[in-house]
Amino acid sequence: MKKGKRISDAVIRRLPKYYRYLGDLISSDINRISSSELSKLTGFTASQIRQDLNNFGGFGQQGYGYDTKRLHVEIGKILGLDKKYKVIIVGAGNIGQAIANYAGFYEEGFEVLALFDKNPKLIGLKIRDIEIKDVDDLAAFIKRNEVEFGVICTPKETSQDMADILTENGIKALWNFAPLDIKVPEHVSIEDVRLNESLYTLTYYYSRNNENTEE
Amino acid sequence: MKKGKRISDAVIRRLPKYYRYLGDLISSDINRISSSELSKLTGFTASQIRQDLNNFGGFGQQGYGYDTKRLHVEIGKILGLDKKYKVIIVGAGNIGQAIANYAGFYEEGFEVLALFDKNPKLIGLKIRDIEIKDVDDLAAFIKRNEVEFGVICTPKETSQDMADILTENGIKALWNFAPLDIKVPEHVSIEDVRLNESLYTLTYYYSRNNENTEE
DNA sequence: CCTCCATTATTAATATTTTAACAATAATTA
DNA sequence: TAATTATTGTTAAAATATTAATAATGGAGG
Repeated sequence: MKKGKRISDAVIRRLPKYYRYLGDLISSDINRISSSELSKLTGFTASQIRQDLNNFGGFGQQGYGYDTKRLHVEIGKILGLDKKYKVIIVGAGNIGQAIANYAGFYEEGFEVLALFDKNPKLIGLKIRDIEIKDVDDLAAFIKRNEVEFGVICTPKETSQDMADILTENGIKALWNFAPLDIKVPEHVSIEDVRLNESLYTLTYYYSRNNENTEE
Repeated sequence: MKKGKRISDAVIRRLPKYYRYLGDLISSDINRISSSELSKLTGFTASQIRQDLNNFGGFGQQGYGYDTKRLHVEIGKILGLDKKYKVIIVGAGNIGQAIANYAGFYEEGFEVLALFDKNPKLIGLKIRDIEIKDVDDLAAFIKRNEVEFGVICTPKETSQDMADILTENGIKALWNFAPLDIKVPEHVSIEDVRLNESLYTLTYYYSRNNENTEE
């Protein structure tokens, strides 16, 4: 990466889309793409794509374009997808189970070591060979296994407490599905999946599009 | 809303957070809040909050602040949450079931009429009294029930086809969980939930925070 | 091996978004 | 009821992000 320059969050959030389309292109045995072709696929402007990629150094070649395989690898590195992650999921309800079941998760190097729940009916069950354990064993398990990634799928009320246990025991990244703003120490990264906010955005646009046509 | 002025997507995506905190405040019997107090809660600046709200007309009062109940109602209206929506979910896998099970969905006026799947093992089962139906009956069901909202929880490969069936039969809003860019007619609203992109954003920030401290 | 072409990398211009400043005004207090 | 205070609504300034323009350069073709 070019030294010193801060990369904006907007740029980072476009990278996964490039990464996905590059994967698709590679699967189709296409090994070269220009920014304008990638623009057609992604919907971002060619100019923006070139600028985004240039934040991290020149991956393209003038007069030629970008090598899909190389660019895929490079963006993967930028996003940290060249590493393996040990993950635990807290809350083995629907969302927690869905995440545990999601195959793509494993393919990209995320290894779910365990799910945790407080419901005795769930404890002991297995999802895809992953055991649901008692939430009381959470702290010890994280320490023993040096887990670095946690997924919060608990109800709103208990999520902050769960997050505290996770971060106090060394977890450095939280993927939060609970609808609240979790407070974490400065060195911990957190990313929220806000399903409600996404849904309400949809209802807004839907309502606006259909303002005059409703019964 | 003030006439003519276009509201940016960024503004819209902040509204649900205001809405959530206002709900919390009302639950705590707090019926008045200033933009600076709301700033502390949400993390947005007071100035931004005032500007956001002013896009839709002045809901506050100088020297006083905002009435939490009124503002909650008004934002709800803007987001279209004052209406009921008939919803179907296509794909009754983990995510589809998780959405169907999510109680908050019903509280805000979303009524899930049915789930659809092509897996004979799932067809006929019920999630929360909602039947999983054969995907072959999709088109007829949408027309008969005048469904307006569709949730796509199918695998990447079939999602575009499912979306086509939905929009051809009158569905005007799609909430898409499949990791691809679905093409829809212009009058149809679509909102994507991109779990992969969210996760990769997290790995990016995590990696950057821990660049120098890894084994 | 030279020329031309395509396409990037980079700089400049534009547009958008955010933040700050302040004037207007309702509520509170004396 | 007048003065004071708090806080909005609104305008202006600053910061950021996007788009456009162009100079640089490697590759393909003759």
